[in-house]
Amino acid sequence: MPAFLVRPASLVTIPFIPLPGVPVTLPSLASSLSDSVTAAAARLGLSELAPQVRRSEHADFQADGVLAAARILRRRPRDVAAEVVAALPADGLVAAAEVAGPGFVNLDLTDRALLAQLADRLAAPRLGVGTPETGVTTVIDYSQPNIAKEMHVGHLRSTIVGDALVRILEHLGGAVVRRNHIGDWGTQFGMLIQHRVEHPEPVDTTDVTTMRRLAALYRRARAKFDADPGFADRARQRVVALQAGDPQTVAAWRDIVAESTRYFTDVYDRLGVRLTDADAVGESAYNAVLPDVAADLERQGVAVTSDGALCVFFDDVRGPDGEPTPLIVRKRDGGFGYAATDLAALRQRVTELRADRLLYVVDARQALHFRMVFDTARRSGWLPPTVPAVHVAFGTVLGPDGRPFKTRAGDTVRLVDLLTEAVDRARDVVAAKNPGLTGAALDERARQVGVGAVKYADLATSRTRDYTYDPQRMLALAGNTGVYLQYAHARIRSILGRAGGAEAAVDPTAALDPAERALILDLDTFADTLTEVVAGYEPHRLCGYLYRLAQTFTTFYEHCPVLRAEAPTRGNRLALCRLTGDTLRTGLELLGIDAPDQL
RNA sequence: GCGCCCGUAGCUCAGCGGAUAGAGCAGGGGACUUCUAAUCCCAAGGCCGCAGGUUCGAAUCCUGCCGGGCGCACCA
Repeated sequence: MPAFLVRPASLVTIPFIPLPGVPVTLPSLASSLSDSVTAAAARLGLSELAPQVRRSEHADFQADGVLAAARILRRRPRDVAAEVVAALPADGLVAAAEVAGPGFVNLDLTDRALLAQLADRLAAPRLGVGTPETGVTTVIDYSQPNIAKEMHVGHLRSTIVGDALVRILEHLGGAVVRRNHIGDWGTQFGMLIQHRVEHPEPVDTTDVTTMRRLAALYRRARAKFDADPGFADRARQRVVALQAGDPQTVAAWRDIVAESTRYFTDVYDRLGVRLTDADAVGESAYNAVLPDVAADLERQGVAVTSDGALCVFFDDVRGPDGEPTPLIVRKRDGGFGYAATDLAALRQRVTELRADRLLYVVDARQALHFRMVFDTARRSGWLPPTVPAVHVAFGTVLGPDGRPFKTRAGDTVRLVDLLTEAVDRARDVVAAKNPGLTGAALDERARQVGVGAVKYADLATSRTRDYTYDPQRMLALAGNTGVYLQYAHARIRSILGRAGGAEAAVDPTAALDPAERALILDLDTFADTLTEVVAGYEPHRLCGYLYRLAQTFTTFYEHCPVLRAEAPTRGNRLALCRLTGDTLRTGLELLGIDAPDQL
């Protein structure tokens, strides 16, 4: 069983001993408490009790599960809960434990335990976040733009969600292979190249304008293809020439691909996304192995010929007419479609890249396609049972009218335009709030804030649901936005800067303010949150966590002066600032959002 | 017809077996000689689409409806 499938079994209490250089997960207070309750249950012989410790409004934590256990034991829940409370180990962790309601166990921790945890987490490498992904190789497919087409807002989610997952998996010690499966092959290149041959144009130097012209060329070629049968014929011949490897045609195709790739790189740089040329493996890269993919499937009997096409059939996949709908590996005309390409890529990712896990960050509309591809790969043995393949689906972008966002020419919102507007708006706000900032420094800050806002807006909602493209929401700089987190972080850096040296010494004997308690409790769940994010490939949970943390910090900020406080409170509050600041910065980095020291 | 996703405050969304369902935005009222007011506080706002079922306990799990989006043979 791969390491990432093993759920941490917190049945045994293991003292946390950080080894130098070895990143270990610092057990959270919740997991320590869970151990305590389990120990109490064991002492009482209550094997039926599976405690679920979670945060509570009525106490620091509540332990659930007593009600279910009492039901099995046919005993009064409150009696069982009282016994558990009485049997809790006296380890200095729990300050107060009481039975509440029908049989809940409310648990309050001692200030000392909270402060000790704060000190441990500050001292631990990497904020106590371990590397559970060590030894696991993930191949993740995301972004997937098309050559000769501009990237629009529909590409944003795949690119940003994928980038965040890459960062998080790598942070947890995993090896991640990024694959940008670019659409660089197909019949549309025939008309594109033919049009260019018939109407040669000088190549511009700036990437974005080049791309804009290339996209316009695409539209003109398309129009001519539809209107002029003679041109359509020449375009079809051009496709044949391209596939046959005609040098002049291939050279033209390479030019178009190169222009587009430069443009993609430019967009990725603006976005601060870690995708490079090396990660771009276009569909054309698999051309040579497609015949073998087909032959292998056919030899194994997974694929059969139907209506002249090589098809894989599925018991439960049928069309509106009730007839089975196959995955078409090879078309009747002998050509290969994207199913063949995806299968070839999958096989290569497992066999050559040694993937332990395959992720595809792709629009939810491709769900059936991926089901068929994965099923085919399982049947053919290319995808072993030990390797999970997950379609990390996200909802469709809807237009301002609530209708699906159309990608018709002229109707798309260019990603570049969205980013430009975001940065422009951010520049206005930054300049107004911070008049001292000018020139390149202002531009950089505007970029960090503007792009951060767009990314956060896209990452913060759960990825499965459709979402409405709403520039006002994406570009907002107030409320639950990326800026709120950046602002909280900047305030913290400001305090730490004013404090000067390393005064963040924790004194565990001090008494805690409620706002300080709440902050320690929130800070403690960072590592657990990352585990949740990976379990469901859901970066929005990290957004939710960071927003909550920033809110809790702001409450602390309002109630608890740091620099004016006396020792030992001052040292403890500085420690809280430091840990909160580091957690916010690390969390934002994992989302791909910059956390400048000043706004 | 079958399949996938989604119905939670006026709007955009969290919460996905635990006690009285939470944010943000919009609208109403208030707080800047203070560690950054890009902030905070207060009030207001809800048959969690509907109906059954499972459970000590359901917005959360199951079934069936209703409503919306998407997909279902040679485009990707």
